[in-house]
Amino acid sequence: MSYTYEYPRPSLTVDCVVFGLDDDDLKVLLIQRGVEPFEGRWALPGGFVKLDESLEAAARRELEEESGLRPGHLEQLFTFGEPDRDPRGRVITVAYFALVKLSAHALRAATDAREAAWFSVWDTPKLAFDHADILNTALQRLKGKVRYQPIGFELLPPKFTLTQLQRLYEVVLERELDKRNFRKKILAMDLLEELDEVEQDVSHRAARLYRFDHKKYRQLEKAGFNFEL
Amino acid sequence: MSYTYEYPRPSLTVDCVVFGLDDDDLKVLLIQRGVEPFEGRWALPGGFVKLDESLEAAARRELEEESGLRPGHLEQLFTFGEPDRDPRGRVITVAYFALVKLSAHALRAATDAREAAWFSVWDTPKLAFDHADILNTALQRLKGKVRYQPIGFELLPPKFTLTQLQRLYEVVLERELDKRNFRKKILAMDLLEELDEVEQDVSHRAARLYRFDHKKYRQLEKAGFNFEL
DNA sequence: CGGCATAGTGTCCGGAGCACACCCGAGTCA
DNA sequence: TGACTCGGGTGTGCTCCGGACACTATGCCG
Repeated sequence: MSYTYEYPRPSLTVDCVVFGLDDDDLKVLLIQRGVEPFEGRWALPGGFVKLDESLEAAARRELEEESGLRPGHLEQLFTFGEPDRDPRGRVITVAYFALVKLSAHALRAATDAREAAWFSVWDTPKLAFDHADILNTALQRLKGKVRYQPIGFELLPPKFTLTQLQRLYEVVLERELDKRNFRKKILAMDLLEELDEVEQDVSHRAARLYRFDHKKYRQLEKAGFNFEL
Repeated sequence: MSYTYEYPRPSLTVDCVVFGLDDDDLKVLLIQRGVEPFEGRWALPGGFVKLDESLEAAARRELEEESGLRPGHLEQLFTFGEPDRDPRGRVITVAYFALVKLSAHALRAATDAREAAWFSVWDTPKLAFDHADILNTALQRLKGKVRYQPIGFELLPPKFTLTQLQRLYEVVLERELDKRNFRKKILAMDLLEELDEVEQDVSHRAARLYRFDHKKYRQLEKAGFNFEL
């Protein structure tokens, strides 16, 4: 089967920058390429868009196929389309930006036997194509967005301690925060549900667990409330 | 000439949302379509991307061709790619967001005789394709961005009064601002050069003119300064 | 020269942000 | 069993910023 057009057309792909949080380290999901070009190199998960699926659906599908992950947050990041970004010809890629709860998902082996793995975002191998640019753009977006939208919670398990939450912000923003001020501020927003549970299996005083109240956030948001760390 | 591929490919276009400021009204540039589909309807300026030009170059080229405008600010907005957004088939469009100094540019007749005109963003005719969505997205972006990046100046003439600047923010943000607080804040940033000139041809006390100091802004920006209205 | 239209200017108050240090509770180990 | 260790958890005071607020100045016009 082949397809013929009057004018030349580019290929269209989606690529996903998937972030996960592992204790004090921010991770990104990479896939080892099994085919040329850049065979053997690590790259962002992604692939070609089918002509009858939306861009976002394509991103979800590719991510599921290559890693088994279903992100808690997914949004369009940026479209990269420099003429020479792919040696095979003109390939436009719509990059997506995703957050997953690393704790909840084991990586499934990719269907096509390529390897998927988590890397620290501060220490990735050399990436295929312009994926380093894409990763960088995604990091900037995460840094900017985490402060005025409560998307950070998508990186944590459903029940978390305030210290975990603070660490998350410290890792993403790359700076230390004052414990008391952080707690004061985040609790004042009244978006966290205080649970009657504490951490388990720690060799010191156990911390109280909290849960993010999505419903309340949506209500407040409608009423004009602005999340801001 | 025709082009044949092993897999089907989408068409790729760029569309530009160009904003201009006309006194107290925010305007958007629209083009009347001369061909099907949506012949006669108003639409955003845009067109097909050539395979050897970057996306941004395509946006600039189309804008120049269809209106003669060269925007002072141009950035990628979002990529729209729903499968059914164009009746001709799968067409992905990368939308750009541009600001021009309305005062400085006369609209040139479009090369292909279609008409170009400015419309109030609050009162546009029914638009072709999903261009209403795109316009909406651009408006949100403008609203959000104008507060933490000094891009608003691209809408004003090079020399402007503080009242003009304030009006700009009021129009974009859709709320009134306090004159004294506004002046205090904007002048405290030390980004405006106070000129030894005043408005001309006004039938009341003439206001002093200012100029935005791009060089100083870049310096401060490097030093970690954050513009914030 | 009086009227009008816009320019231009300073103070006060309350709330938010930030810096800062000590006791608590649970487990561990000698 | 008691002392130690390790993070958990808490309140105050100061400063600075943001927001409310109203009058005088200047230039044109009739």
